[in-house]
Amino acid sequence: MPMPAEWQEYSYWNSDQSEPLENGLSEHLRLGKLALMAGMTATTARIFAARSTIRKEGDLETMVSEVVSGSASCRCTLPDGRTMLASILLPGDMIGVSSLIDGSRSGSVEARTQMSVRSLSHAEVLRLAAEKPDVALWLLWHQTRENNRSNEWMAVLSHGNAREKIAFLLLDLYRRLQREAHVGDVPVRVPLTQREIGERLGLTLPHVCRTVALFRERGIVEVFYGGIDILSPHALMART
Amino acid sequence: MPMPAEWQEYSYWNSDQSEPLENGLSEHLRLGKLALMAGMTATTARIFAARSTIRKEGDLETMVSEVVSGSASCRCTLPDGRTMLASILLPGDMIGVSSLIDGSRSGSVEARTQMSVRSLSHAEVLRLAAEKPDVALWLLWHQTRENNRSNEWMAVLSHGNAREKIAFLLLDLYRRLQREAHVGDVPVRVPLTQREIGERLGLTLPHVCRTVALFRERGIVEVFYGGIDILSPHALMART
DNA sequence: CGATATGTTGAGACCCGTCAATTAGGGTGG
DNA sequence: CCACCCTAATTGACGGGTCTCAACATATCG
Repeated sequence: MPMPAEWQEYSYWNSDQSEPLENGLSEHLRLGKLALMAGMTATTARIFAARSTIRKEGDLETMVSEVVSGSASCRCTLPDGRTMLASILLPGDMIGVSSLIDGSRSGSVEARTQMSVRSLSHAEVLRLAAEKPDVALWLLWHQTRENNRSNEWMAVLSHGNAREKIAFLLLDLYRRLQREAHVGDVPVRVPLTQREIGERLGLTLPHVCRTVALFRERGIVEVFYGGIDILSPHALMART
Repeated sequence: MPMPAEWQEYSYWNSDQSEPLENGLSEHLRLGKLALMAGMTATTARIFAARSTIRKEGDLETMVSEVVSGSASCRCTLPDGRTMLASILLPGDMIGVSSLIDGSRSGSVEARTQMSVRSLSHAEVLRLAAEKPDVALWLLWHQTRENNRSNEWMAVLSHGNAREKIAFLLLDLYRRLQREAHVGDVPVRVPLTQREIGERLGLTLPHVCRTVALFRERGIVEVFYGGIDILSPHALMART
């Protein structure tokens, strides 16, 4: 993958933090995830239509779910009434792990496309975790990984400019989408509206458009109606 | 606490998310924390001098620690070489929980004042967690709470201006400091340099100074050499 | 007292937000 | 198939928030 030497990469940001664990935990984590997934596949999957509401903001969550297919957006309203896009949920992502343990009420979850979701009630998950320590361990690992991702996001959101923020978001989606369906490597189509990108990053739509236009002029991305094609993820990783 | 009615509060941001758990988990959490703390008090506390390094960036953490007294700063270097202030550690805060479970290497930890720290090795914590499910549960709860705090931070960092960011940071420190020593309620002295505030929030020192000056002119805070006194936390919570 | 760190202030530039108008894509009903 | 509408994307002019560079004042420490 030839790259000009003067390009510095965002090695810290968007790093895949899954180092091999030398302490023998990985086998326990594998078993824990397996047990949790087994409990979920035992129940019938729920199907949500596009643009339907999966969870209303402020409602108490009673289930832990895994996204099987489709994508959803998690939003929460800010104190001044604006609404921000908290996260994009893709296949493999979990919903409701935080509320399982601390009863917190997070934002709303809305299906962006038709979705299939496997769930398990909080009570059932807690029973599983008490019965099999590996399940509790996997939940702990999951929350820890979320934490590490949050820390990277905070670094970008606090110290990055619009180019860096948008590049980080696109790379994040790029990696997560590629993990699922790694058929054609490039381009990967990120199904995000420029308005959504702005809502996620705290940027206005016109400025998102202008910044994306810079990437487009350099041949790094291609813009279409309702999404962005990533042509050169390596160029996105490079600064300047 | 009389307040002009037109003031809106940051009810979402900086909210204390510890809702009472109705599912009987709180007793397990209490026991889990107790067991972990018992293991820590059994070991002798470590003392660090002010400005000494507790953990170097990139080093592998081998212990889980709790801050007993003093304060520390956790920094990490950004891809462009700048260094950001990731968090301020106060008495009661934990160090090294994330690395326990995923082997991640986070930033450096440096004592800001003389510090006293109680620790337990990763191996010992894992043994405790395997033996007593309540300990694993408490760790899970701890990481979940960290996650919720991170999400609030991301909302402020992405969608807030300098006034909101600084107010949020000061309120965060105010609440955490008050929890420890709630002798004189006001003023609470936040021992943060304006340079540090900027490093934490991604703002430059001159702009931090100008923004803090606004708060000072309104009688909300008082600035002194090396820190800020918070005179009116309620005014900090109010928007505008 | 000197040295260093911190806080303060000003001028100018740049990044980004605001408001507005325009173009284009995609769905829906006739 | 076409007319229509709604959403998404684009672009320009302007203003404000923040950064940059700089100088200076002040506090603390040795």
